[in-house]
Amino acid sequence: MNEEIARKQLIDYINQKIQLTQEEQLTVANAYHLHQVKKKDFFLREDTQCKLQGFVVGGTFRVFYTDKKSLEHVLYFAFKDWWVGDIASFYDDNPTKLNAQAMEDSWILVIDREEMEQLFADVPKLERLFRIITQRTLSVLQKRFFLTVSANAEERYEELIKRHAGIEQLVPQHQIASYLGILPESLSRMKKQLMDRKMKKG
Amino acid sequence: MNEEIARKQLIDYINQKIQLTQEEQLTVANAYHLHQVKKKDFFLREDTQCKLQGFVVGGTFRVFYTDKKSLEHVLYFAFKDWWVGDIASFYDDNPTKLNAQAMEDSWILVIDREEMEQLFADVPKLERLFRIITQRTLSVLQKRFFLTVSANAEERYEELIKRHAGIEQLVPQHQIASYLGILPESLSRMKKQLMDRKMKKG
DNA sequence: CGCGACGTTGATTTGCCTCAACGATTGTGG
DNA sequence: CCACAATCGTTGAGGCAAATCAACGTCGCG
Repeated sequence: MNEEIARKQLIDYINQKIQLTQEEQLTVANAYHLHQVKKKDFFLREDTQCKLQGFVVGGTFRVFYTDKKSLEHVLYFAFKDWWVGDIASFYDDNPTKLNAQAMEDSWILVIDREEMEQLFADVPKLERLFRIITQRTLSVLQKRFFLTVSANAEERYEELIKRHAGIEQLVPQHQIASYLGILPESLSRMKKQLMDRKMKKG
Repeated sequence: MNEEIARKQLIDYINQKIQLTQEEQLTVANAYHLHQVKKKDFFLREDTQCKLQGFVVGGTFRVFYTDKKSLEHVLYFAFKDWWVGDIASFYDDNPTKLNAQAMEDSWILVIDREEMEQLFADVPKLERLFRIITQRTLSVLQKRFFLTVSANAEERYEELIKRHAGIEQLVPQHQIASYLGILPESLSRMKKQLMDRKMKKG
């Protein structure tokens, strides 16, 4: 992975959403810098300020929060072409509660707040892009919230599998449990039950 | 309540966030129209398209979702100076899953999608404003989500009371239960327990 | 090889739900 | 203006989904 290719990937992503001139594309590309994050290293750590917003070029991150019983709750898994960062901490200078840890050796394009503000000044169209991206993120989180309060663990599991086929091959089962908001033991039991029921049927 | 005063209230709200010229203020104000929503009437109804975004000028709305067991889950209560609407449905033309019902006779400034796009074209600064508002909303929902998955009903209740003092005087108890994600019976029992524990202490 | 990470299984507990009944308050139509 | 219904909150008995605590097998890796 090199910076040029990574920047091209970001521009391709942006071009799917809004129209940029050649010059604007260059300005955007140059604002971002490529970082490598080794497996198990953190891109974002709770109780520190989130100084960088990231665009995942390759690899996988798990974004999670640690509760007061030291249990980890996965908010989302970030793959290629996902954004990673804590907006509240990034713009408002307060420490984040989020962690983002690489699940494998990963590459990420980053930008700091000063560069971001400069970029918004240079390419005002981006305000619109990030408004729309944030709206999509909000809408996805709202759905997740409703699923969490109105469906049981089994229904949430089925929904995850349906919406994100193949995720079980990508992340270990105890982290899927963490995403679902249950303990690994409960997920293990649940899957056994599902298997048993499917055996009876089929 | 009249439209002129309502528009002034909106402009005051916006002026706290960004700088607008006199002319821009006028453009924004004129883009919004005042609606009255009578007690128990709906500003937004599930399975319809959300054609309007609203800014609450006076009164109160409960914004909720109905699950497949016909249970209602309150997402938030919208008071003066809150925004109401479903962004996903508003911009992407799909039916919403949200309801927004007036809890008392209420007034709301509304704008439809076409007017909104025209407004963004006329006053591009608003892209930034709404980006920032959406980011705040996202950050608040993220906190709520974490509280929901990592705290029990009692902790969620204490948090609500702390963060929104006086809410118990504003909305009936069974709707607070719905916000907390528990049944009215459970909240009633919980409050009794809390009272008993406080009696022993004090 | 040996250790740590991961998944499984069992026994027990618990927080909240479910169903049911009932009193108090609100509000509404005759 | 009252009577009756609807809404709201409370209380009780029993049930269930998932947590908790504990033990154990397997696999991959340093």
